[in-house]
Amino acid sequence: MPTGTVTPAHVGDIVRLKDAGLRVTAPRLAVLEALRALDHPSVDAVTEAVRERLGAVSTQAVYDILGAFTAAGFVRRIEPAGSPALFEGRVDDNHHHLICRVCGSVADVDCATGHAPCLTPSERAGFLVDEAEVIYWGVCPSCQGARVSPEGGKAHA
Amino acid sequence: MPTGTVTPAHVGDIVRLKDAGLRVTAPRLAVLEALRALDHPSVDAVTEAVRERLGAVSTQAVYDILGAFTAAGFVRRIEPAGSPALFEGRVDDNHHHLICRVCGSVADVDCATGHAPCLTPSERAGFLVDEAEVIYWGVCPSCQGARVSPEGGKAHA
DNA sequence: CGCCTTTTCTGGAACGATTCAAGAAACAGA
DNA sequence: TCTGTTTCTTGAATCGTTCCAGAAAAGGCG
Repeated sequence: MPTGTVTPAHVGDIVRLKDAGLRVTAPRLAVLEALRALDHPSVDAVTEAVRERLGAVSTQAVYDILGAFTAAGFVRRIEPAGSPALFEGRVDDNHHHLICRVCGSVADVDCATGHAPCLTPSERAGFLVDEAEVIYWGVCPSCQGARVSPEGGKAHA
Repeated sequence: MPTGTVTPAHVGDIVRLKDAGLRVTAPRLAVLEALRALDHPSVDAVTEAVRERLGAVSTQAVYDILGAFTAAGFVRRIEPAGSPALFEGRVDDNHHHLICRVCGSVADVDCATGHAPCLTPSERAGFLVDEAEVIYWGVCPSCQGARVSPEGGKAHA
């Protein structure tokens, strides 16, 4: 492995970071890369991916980076009940999630009517609502076949 | 009022517990009482209320009781992002929640069309959906007046 | 190209919420 | 009342996340 040289790294990522006023660092590029490769990853999953690429990176750094990215609007953090926080790169498009009760896998669902019929609760009790978060709980295709066996056939690493 | 005599306690609660095959104990009755009195309480809030009534009760007992009640269908547990689990006594009626981003207060909202228009995601990706959980994030009446956003409302979501 | 300020990363402790485990106590049926 | 379970107590453990202080990079500037 060539020293200090960062692997491929999309030029777009660098621009993106700079535009957001964030410094360009190897860990950050690796996190962006990981977010592109993984599907709704947890901090842990991102950390693992980043380490595979760069070697040693502190857990804290990944938390910091994901925090900064969330603040910058690069990623969205979702926190399903009973699960650690998950991150997704798709922002700016109003979509919701389907979550499997058995294996925890997450799938995106575009908001049916684009305008979110849900966004307008019948009575809003005086609240100033700015977001409607919808989670559809169910069982994913692969877990349906395996019935309620806790082990099932999870193909996830 | 010292000796082992439990305070009032609704007869209905006792029946309810028995019907569910649960033993009738002071802590359990106190938790039922607390759930009736409090609005979307956390484990902590329930514990506090229970202790006010009975004196010493272990935190673990409250967790156990709430766990048993959840399993029995007496209560529903909701877990808003960034908040400890909250419990509510209203079950069997399909309603959602309005949560204040500032103070965390929770308000119930009946599902607009009774039958949850949300319950049917556009494409369900093969999932077997059994529940649609909707959380409307916003700012409650009292926090609006307080001082959150000097201007009207927050532009982007 | 080096200097300097600022941001970022490291390492380790601290924390809140929740769970696990083992034994003592209380409930309910015979 | 006796007995087998369920439930409660105590105390430690775990998980995910955050807080800290200091060391290490990044980038703008002469």
